[in-house]
Amino acid sequence: MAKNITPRATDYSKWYTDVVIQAKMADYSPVKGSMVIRPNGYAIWELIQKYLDLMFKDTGHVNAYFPLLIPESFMKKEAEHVEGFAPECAVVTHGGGQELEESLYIRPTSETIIWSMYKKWIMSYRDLPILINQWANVMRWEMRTRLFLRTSEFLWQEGHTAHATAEEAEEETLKMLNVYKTFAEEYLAIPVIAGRKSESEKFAGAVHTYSIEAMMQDKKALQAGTSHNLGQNFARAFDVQFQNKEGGRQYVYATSWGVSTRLIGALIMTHSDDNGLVLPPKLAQRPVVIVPIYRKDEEKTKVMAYADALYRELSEKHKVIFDDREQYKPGYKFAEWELQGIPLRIEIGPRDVENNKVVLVRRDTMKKDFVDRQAIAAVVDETLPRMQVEMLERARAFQKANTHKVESFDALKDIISGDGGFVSAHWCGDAACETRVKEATKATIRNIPFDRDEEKGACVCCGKPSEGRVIFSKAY
RNA sequence: CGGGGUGUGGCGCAGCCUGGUUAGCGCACCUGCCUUGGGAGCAGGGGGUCGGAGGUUCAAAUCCUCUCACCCCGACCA
Repeated sequence: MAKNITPRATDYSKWYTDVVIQAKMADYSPVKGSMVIRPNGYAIWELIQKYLDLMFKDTGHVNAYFPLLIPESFMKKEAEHVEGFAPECAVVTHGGGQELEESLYIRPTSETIIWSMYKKWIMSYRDLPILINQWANVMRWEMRTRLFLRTSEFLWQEGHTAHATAEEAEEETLKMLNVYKTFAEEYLAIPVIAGRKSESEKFAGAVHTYSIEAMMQDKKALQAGTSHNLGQNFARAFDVQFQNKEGGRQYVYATSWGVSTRLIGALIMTHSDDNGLVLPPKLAQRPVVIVPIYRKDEEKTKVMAYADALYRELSEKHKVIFDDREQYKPGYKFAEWELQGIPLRIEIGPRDVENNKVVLVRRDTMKKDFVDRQAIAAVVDETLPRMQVEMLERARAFQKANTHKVESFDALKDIISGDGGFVSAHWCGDAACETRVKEATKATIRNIPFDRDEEKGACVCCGKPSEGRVIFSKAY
């Protein structure tokens, strides 16, 4: 049906790229691995920023901005962090036509530069907590890149907090993961599984890493957000101590948490179809488009007047596109707006003017309805939030239908190498078992869900006792 | 880094094997007419010297050498 888009069934990966390019969300840049985020894609990011920023502020955080360049020595202060990030960093060695005394790393994440500053700012328990977030770009020299999902440079937000106690840091870590979960579900309409990462999958330098994991339409997992309890690792590395009430000195506890433009990829891969992008209404900067249809001039006059009146009426509450371009026929316009994921389309032709109706088409279901002219504003007001909810429900049903409880290694293998999906299975906690599964199936433990049933069992891999089930899946 | 592939108007491709006049096609673009309820049609038009360098030859998009770039599949990652 849609030209230029490979159907999902033919090649999912190609489909994804086609949607991104055709819907004009992003384009390849002259530099390998980096991309241009075009207005259609950036509009989504702006909405993500807007809503998340409010949620951060509501939980007591403030925004700040730290520099792009980090002295090489900073990057080397935290042992695990160096090991985790150094190989994938871009490094500036020259400036002003001269070789620099000390190389500067382009931030892959900002823990080090931020903690070097926190050292200056934190003296006493009265200075705590520090709850700072920053919206920024970061760079990681990835081997293989994919639009939005993994590019060398990407946009994200990173929260970096400092606390007096371990308990408070843990509470913050979980609180922010929950903010991400709420945001993913209520705004992106993406159901996620919140849980703790296994030791091998945790962030370089963290004590615990928590994540939210989403299922894409090809049944692979996508890590949609992470929140790390960094313990005192960075405080030790940067010697950040404070004086407590009792007069003693102790190291500060840290957290960091982030989501990136990858969420746009998640949004596409969760909801879109073979006709292009499907946006949940809350993520559509312009959720309604009006397409006028006419033949003769007299029809045009009537239709345009009718459509224009409706445009004005709806514009009081919504950002509406009035597609009055003369050079395209209606069919072309339908296809174009579908490709771009506009949630609601209103078609107005001579017949509608005659009958005092309009045609309303939902992007997610593609269902067409004739709606009375008088009722349309109310119907739009009511349909947008309903779409939002139904899209989440649909995605949740899909995730549920493709999550399988298994009791044996063979069953796990069958599912992962067969139909795919999430496998909920017992795991003893041993990294060796995790590795064995990965080597046999390429699936990894996505996380250990918070809401798993308290159920004893036997590890699918080694048979030793397990405290509960974890989620295995192939991931992006 | 391993494997595969591709570089020819803006995009997608043909031509290359078997060198030979003005390098062709589809889409897009411009003008006009005609159309408009699912990506219209007709006519006219603008735009490329074939990724780059070197070589062979009377003659190179085509053959040879070198080189650069990008894409896809794997190992690593938000």
